[in-house]
Amino acid sequence: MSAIRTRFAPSPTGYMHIGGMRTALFNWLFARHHGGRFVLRIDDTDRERNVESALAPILDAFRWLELDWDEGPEVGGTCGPYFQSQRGALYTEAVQRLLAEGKAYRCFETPEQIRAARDEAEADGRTFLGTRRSLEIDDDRIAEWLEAGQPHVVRFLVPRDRSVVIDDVVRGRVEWDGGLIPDPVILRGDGSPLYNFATVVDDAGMEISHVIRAEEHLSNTPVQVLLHEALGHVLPTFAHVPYVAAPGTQEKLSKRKLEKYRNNPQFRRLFESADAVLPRIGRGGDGRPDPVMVEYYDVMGYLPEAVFNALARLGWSLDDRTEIMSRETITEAFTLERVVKSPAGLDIDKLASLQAHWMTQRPADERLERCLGYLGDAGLVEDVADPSVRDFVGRLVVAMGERLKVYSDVLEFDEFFVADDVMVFDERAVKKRLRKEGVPELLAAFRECLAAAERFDAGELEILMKGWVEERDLKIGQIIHAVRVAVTGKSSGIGMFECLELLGPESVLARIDRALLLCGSIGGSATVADPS
RNA sequence: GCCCCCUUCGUCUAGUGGCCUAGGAUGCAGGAUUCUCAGUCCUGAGACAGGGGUUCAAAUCCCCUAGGGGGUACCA
Repeated sequence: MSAIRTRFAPSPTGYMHIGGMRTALFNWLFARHHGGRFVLRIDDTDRERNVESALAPILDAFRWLELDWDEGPEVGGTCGPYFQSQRGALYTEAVQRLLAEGKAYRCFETPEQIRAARDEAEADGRTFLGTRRSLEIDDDRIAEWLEAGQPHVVRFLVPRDRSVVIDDVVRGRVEWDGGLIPDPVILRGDGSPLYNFATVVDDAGMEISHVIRAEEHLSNTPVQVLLHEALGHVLPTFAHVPYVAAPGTQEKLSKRKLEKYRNNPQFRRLFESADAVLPRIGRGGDGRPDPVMVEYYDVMGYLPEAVFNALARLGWSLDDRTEIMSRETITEAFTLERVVKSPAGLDIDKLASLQAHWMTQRPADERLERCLGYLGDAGLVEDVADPSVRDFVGRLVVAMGERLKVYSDVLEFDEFFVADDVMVFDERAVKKRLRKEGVPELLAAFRECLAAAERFDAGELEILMKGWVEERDLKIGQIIHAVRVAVTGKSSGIGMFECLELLGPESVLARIDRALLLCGSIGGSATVADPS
């Protein structure tokens, strides 16, 4: 039994598509599960410009998800080269063989002639198979034309008298009638190979045992099977996995429909967080990551283990109840038999819930480092190496607890990093919690209590406030919300006493004074929620 | 037009003829806890696309219809 070898063949497009990543993941999982090898082959035919810079983000995405490749760019291997642009000789050699054996032919018809014939067939309601007129040209004539540099393509001569059957691991038996397959062009006029042909030569040359790819390639399969047979290759096993669809739809997720996705209920939230975060960390301009790109999730502070888990669960399941799985669990359990047949919409809600879980598993020091990174990029802290900064952010991150879902969430707590006199009050919060009958008076009174506090730590302050409300026969809810809004400008957030401790007495008193001013000013809403 | 694939709660899925009055998760709604939010716990609503067969028995097998998708290139 031959070794398990799978491959993924990305085009250097400048970004890694999240759906493509899922297909790559399945290839990687299958190889790792069986102790086989995973090959990365770069499909860079017809785009020699800037392959390197267009490939980098793709390799970065693989590294981010920790999908290592055994052969391919950077690591090489025994079946190289791994860039299709460097495999020209292999393709021409294969074409020569087919030509010599009469399994392919030179076609001298012009694109215009072909199109005319196709239109005519369509008008008659016939299936267009091509004319094969070039087959009737005699050898001397062909030699003559070749000599004269007559433009032509090479077509594969499809055996029309048979059917093609594959036993697809995911879809089962699929059959096509060879009599309905037009002769495909395998070599362009300029001598470059077409995808369908290059894939066959490369899959065989790289000894790929299992071709695991998205289902949009299912219709290419009969031609590829025929080509493999014509070239005398051992057929790989095919597994056509469903493509990844836009959230809540069955439409293939496509970068071209990005603007439309802004109105997709699930996607909208991702776009909105991106709008809130990316400009602040200097990624809002050209090349801004969007949710179709793997890079989006990295840049926004998702965890690779969460994306890995979510992607694996898209079109695959372990059993009837397991959702949270480590990469080891998934690798151990992964089989193609448990891949579903129907397209699956990217499940943003599930990703969010998986992300929340995996975030709880990250150690405190990592959480601190990553949050510091965002705060630094956003200019909210000057020096991320400063010990006092690190101590402060460390305490904030602990106080955030499970409110920190993705690392960029820390930016929502900017009230802890801005000067007291520019902190923004949320208008609705002010209206609901501060500008209420009797509240300013209570706040003013409690301010004096705070001013007299000896120790400014959360525990002490809680005792202080509880004692204070008890004396006055109040409930804690009557004052605590007002204080929260006064010192943070917001109606929700981390524990209120932690807020006070983190800010310290000076800021707390200054902010309460500002809030009191705000309450006193009639129609003072103009000074509220006016960021600048 | 032709070829191929797909169709279970809003979503991701379990289900390979009886264990299905269809299970889990997520989302949603209600409740409990709490200073808010988040979290946690409890409760609830929520699906076999439609129609014919086959069978004692069908979400599961067959046929038809409908819907969705992919392909039909000197794209990948």
